Amino acid sequence: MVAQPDTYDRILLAARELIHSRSYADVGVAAICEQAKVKKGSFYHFFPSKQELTLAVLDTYFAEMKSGLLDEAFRPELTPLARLQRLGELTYEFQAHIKQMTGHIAGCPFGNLASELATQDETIRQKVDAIFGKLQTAFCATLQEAVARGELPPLDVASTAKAMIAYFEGVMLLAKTQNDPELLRQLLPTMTQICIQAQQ
Amino acid sequence: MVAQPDTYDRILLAARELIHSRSYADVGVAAICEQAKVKKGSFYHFFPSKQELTLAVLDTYFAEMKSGLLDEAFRPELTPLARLQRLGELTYEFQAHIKQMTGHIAGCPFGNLASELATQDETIRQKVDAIFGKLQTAFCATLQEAVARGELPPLDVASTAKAMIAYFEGVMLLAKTQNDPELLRQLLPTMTQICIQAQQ
DNA sequence: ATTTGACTTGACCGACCGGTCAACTATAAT
DNA sequence: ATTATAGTTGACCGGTCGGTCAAGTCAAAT
Repeated sequence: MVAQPDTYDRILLAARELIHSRSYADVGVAAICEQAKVKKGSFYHFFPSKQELTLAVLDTYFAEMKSGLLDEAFRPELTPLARLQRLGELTYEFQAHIKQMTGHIAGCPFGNLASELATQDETIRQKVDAIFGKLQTAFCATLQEAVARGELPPLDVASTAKAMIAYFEGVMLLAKTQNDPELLRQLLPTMTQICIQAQQ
Repeated sequence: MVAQPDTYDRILLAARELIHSRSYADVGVAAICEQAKVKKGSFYHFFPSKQELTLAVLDTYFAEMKSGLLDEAFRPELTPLARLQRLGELTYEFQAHIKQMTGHIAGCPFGNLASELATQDETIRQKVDAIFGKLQTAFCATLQEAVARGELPPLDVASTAKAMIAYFEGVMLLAKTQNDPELLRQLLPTMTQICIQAQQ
């Protein structure tokens, strides 16, 4: 049998798609193997457990989202606030595309896993927490620049970044609950209006 | 054997606590029965399925939250904006209490279920959607009053209510991800700052 | 030509899942 | 006293879960 060099990647991709569109608990190792066209024994050759696979999915999914979505939205020729608006538009397009394919809005893959597993799996909770931390760092830099350019008044950049991410996640959850991507178009632009004033 | 008149309620309460603090998939019927001190056969005498039980949990949990949290926060002697602030404080106290008992922030029981099941169980998705709709109605009334009193400028009350609920849900999710109730204290007060202007 | 080691295969494991069922008990109506 | 009914009990079902393993198949190194 030819050793398929991309077995590892096929498993990772199948797991990402299935877990994102369904849930961690609803997607079994057998289903992932089936979609990846891999036998269960091969799966456990590459990943010691379903949990370790999920951690790898989180890492690679965020890495690709960062180099895809985030770097595309946060292009330096856009003004800082325009970057945040662009992020909202790309998010709408992404979720609308998923709905077109699957019939359902999948929501944020990181928020979904945090919501499902944060109280049960401390390792995964910390991983998602770290991902939100990186996102906050990116938001912070953009907000800092917006303040420096006078696009925004002086504000508590770190807290405002947290608040914007919270709002973003909440809008995603509501859109998923209503299964309506238009909610993203309606609500995401308001994200840039949120700000928390600097202390004195 | 004495027919215990509260068997139904014990099942409902056990399911509420377990599902809220863990997840739908992680809590089996057996675990619910054990906590409720009920045998599985009795369980299925009262509920035809785990799904139907969950729908009942959603209904009763929201009903009690409305008569507890919501009516307590939305007392008419408070100004409209003060009511929203009070809701944030009560939410903090509730989640901090849960963390003290279980070691983990549980997040919003409705948002959790939506996140986990919206793409898999259309009935539950619609139920949570309806609950968010009722919440929106309550927010709308309060915002309407705030505008009438001049506490807020004229705004798109329905959209603003949606945005506030989204923000609220997002903050809950972030607090769960960080397992830190203080995030609620830090971010929830900003909820009342969100507003979406009325069209022209 | 042989050995090595990464990779694959399919059968298998015990545990648990949601759900069923016949038998049983207790209460209340007749 | 008999019957009807609501509730309880524990054994049981097929299916699926995450995970294991011995055996086999290659390509590359020796």
